Amino acid sequence: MLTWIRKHKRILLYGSSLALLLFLLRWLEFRFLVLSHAIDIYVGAIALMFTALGIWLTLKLTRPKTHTVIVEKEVYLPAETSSEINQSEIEKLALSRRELEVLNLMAQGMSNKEIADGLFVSLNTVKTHSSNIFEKLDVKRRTQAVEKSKRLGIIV
Amino acid sequence: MLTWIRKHKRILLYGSSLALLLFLLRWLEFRFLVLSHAIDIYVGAIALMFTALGIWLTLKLTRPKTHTVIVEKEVYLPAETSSEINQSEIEKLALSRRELEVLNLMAQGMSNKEIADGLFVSLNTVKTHSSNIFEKLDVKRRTQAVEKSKRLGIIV
DNA sequence: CTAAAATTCATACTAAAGTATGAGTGTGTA
DNA sequence: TACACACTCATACTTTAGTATGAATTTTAG
Repeated sequence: MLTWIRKHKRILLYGSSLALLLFLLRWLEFRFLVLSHAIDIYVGAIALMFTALGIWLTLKLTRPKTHTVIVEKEVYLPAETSSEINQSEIEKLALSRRELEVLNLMAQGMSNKEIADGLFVSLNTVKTHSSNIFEKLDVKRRTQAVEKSKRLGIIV
Repeated sequence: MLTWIRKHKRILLYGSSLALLLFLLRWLEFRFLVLSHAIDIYVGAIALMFTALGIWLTLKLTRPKTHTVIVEKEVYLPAETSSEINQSEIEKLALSRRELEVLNLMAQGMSNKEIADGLFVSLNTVKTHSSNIFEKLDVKRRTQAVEKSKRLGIIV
């Protein structure tokens, strides 16, 4: 019994506080309403109590703002695949030679214009290759393409 | 005394708002009390208003409670590459905490819009951070930023 | 407390990236 | 030889990225 009380003392405390509050309200109502012009005090008390109630409610009931921390769990790739280029993955994705060239230059951080100049083709050609690469890799942007292809070991 | 006032000017502001509210209440009091037996409604309104006030005050004046959620994300690493983050390099480049966050999300291949949504800030803010990152890293594009920061060991 | 740094955001641009579609040209192979 | 396939390129368009500038707040550090 004593342990139960100790265990739930917080609940008991809140419960009895609420009861006390209600009792106080009742008392105040009778006490002040018999006096003329005491309504202000009564209302003031009400205001105070319910302000406190609002504060208490908010503190108790607001959900804590969740802060997501991404912990990076290191997963080491098998030693053979780490440094080598994954040829089978390239074939699986059906990436052509030219597309791989463009992909590698992309990974160096080059713009489409720079890639075009480097490969002596037009900007439009590079854009076409890029679009085909993104479709084959199932990504939306060049940054994703670089990230994914590095992860898959397609490029160094 | 003066310093106290300056220090708690916000509280004083809220205090005067409260005074204004009380004045309003006084007005309401006369409005309602001309009607007979309207006291209950009046008191109810008071209770509601001040509960709301309490909630508002608490939300305004307390720091948001944070609840940290740890999410594990698998990071594939080449076996031989050192997985440590080069802290001294970060300091040398004077990259702020937020800029590092943006940089990391960039490296995941996320668009500015996605980063903005992820960090609960506007697109313009992400663009500002991006520009600052590029300037500090002395690069022109996000792909270069990712490549260089990975090479320098700033990000994983 | 105060100054500096960091964070946020807006507006108004320009530049680059990406999409969709169609088409011409070689090239290796069935 | 025919034909799929890779490579090339154009036009026209939409979307995203990036720059420049100014400013309001908030945090941080001395």
